[in-house]
Amino acid sequence: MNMLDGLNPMQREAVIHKDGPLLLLAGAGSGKTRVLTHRIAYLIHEHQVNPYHILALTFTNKAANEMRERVDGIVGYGSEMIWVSTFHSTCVRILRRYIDHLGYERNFTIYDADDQKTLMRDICKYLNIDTKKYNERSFISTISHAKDELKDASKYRSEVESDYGKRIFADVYTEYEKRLKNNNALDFDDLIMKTVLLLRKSEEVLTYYQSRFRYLLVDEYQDTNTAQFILLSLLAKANRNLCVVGDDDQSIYKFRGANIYNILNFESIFPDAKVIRLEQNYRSTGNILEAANGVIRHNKMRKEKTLWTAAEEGEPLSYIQYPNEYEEANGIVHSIRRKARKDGTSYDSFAVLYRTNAQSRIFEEKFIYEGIPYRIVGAINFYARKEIKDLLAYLKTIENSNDDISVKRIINVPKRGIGLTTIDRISVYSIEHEVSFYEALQNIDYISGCGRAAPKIKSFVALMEALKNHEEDSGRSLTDLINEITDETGYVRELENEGTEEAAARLENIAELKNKITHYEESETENPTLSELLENIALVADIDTLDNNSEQVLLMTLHTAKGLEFPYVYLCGMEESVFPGAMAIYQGDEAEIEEERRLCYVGITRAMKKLTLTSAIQRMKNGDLHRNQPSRFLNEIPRFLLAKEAKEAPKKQKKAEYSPEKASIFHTGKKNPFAGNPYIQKGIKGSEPDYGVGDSVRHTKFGTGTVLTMNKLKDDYEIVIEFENFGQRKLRSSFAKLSKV
DNA sequence: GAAGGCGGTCTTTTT
DNA sequence: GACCGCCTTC
Repeated sequence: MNMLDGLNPMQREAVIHKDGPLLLLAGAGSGKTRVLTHRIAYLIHEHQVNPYHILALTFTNKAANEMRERVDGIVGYGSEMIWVSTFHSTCVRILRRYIDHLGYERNFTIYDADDQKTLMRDICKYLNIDTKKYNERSFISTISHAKDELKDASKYRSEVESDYGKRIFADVYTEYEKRLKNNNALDFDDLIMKTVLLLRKSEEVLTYYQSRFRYLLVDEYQDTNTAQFILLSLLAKANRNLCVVGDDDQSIYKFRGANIYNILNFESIFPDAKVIRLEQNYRSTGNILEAANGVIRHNKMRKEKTLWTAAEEGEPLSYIQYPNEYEEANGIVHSIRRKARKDGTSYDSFAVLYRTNAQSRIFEEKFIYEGIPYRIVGAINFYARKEIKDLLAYLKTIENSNDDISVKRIINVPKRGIGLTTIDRISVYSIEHEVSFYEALQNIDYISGCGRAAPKIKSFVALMEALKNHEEDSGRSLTDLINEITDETGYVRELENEGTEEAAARLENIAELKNKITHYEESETENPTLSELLENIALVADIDTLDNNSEQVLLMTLHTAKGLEFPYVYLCGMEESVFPGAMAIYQGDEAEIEEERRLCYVGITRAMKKLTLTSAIQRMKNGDLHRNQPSRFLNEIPRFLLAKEAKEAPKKQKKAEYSPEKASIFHTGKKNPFAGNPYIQKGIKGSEPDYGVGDSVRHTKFGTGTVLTMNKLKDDYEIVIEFENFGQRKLRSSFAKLSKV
């Protein structure tokens, strides 16, 4: 097969390019994965690059797996030697091999957000910090951002020295860093930062990876943070074969440290970079694309570009305003069912996208009620469930008993009668004697005040030691180990005795965990280890477990939807202070709004055939009722995409009163009711028409016609008109701006 | 030491 | 409206 077949000229150029930096500005749906995979194949087959020298980096495992599959499909022999993986997994792989250069042990534990929080709570307690004044989250995010910028605690401290108010952050960071080190644990940000540190520290390791990775390809480049950029620079320094693919318009991870200047300034950092733009979209209809362009055009900080398509206009977009979030969910669920029933569209062709996870709950209720298969992606990760985390903490303790967070998590789970007082005393001892919490447990006889708890502690230690021995007994499997844990600890028994529905659900989850472990052991790798199992678990996101063709409607946030596409997309909650979110509006920072707008652009461009936007006039938020104006982004969608009529500026309309049962629907052929600005009109109710059946009327676009029927709705009229030049049209009187002639 | 109740707080997005 | 921490009670 010719690797250039079916590629457009721009794509072809990108595939052929061999050496030197390459920036691919690839708009949504422009076939970038296709370009990347073909490029890899071309490097191997035409440029005789050894597959062993190629590294392709993505952000999610899902993207990595997909790329892997497609690369395997076109490269054939040798494709397994190509390293395709996420930033985080790549770093873990490097660190597992060399982290001893940094004074860590190779069996380090990876802390997730939950573990971080627990650790931070401990630290605040230890440092006597009033968590009412400073919350743990602000510390965590400060530290995280520092790490994104490769600043360790001492660097951070020196930077904020002059700022007295920030000293406490430096103190917390210092302690946090120390604890992680003592626990032989790394958080997510460390994975990148420590790898950079390692490569900077050891010439030998750096040279090794530089000569291994001669061709680098990076997907979703706009999401990289400074640390990741430095990592790439280090790796690419020797050969300068760095190909990055990204779209600044889809940069939506600023809060996670993504540095948009990585892509905006790529050409000034690599002056010899070749830049190729992919602007032809192969995903969406013309209307959808035009809407997306219309919205993103309002951003000032961007590389100018316009997506275009050879596809036809397709269906117009719909905007529907509902009285509240219940009606919104109801309307969307019904619309999906109607469509599915009408022409047998599979449920996996639909996606409901929202700004915040909290919005998913009502939809979930509705989908259950209507018996429509659905899946919520993201909200609660399977591995974040309490029972799963508990069992994983056992496994983590077995793997790395220096991990105090895990040991403390399970020491009294299930209940062993070891209370907080005892735990505190042991903590104090462990800090004073600079030993791990687990070691302190082993020294329980020397800790004063623990007399009564001592036997319980001893039996816990004995239990853990027995489990550890089991693990070292190489003849036995991880499945055996997890079974032994659930049996010996009495964890399962306790749940079984509870007999509640909730306990039953937890038991089911535990069974599921066991399945996953068995599955890992039997099929994932040749040499399964506990360490690798834990690592796989730590690095999967919910989205990674998504399989296509699941016959389920997918519900997810706009963030998790990035990189996916669906024939029918419902973008809900299009209201000011929901989307764009209150935070962005309140901060009054245009950059924040621009980030939200990019998110909107991402959402719109997920749709292939039809996009439906919805909003609610009022909704419950944080426990109280809010009335929000429709989102400004709706107003940025060119009017004619929602309505075929748009000449005169709309009259200010009176605030309409709403009753729960009425939802106003703007479909094709009706005037966009919220044209004008800056805020969109809430009301859409028209006044009584001054014409009747049989009258001659004039329409601004369709010209003159005769009213055939008038159908009274709740507070509008549905009118069928026979136009002289446009035939029969069904219109709403409130939008159509008809005048009697 | 455990369990249940109360009140305050904070709400974006995630590898 | 959810969660967390704190308090009370047993």
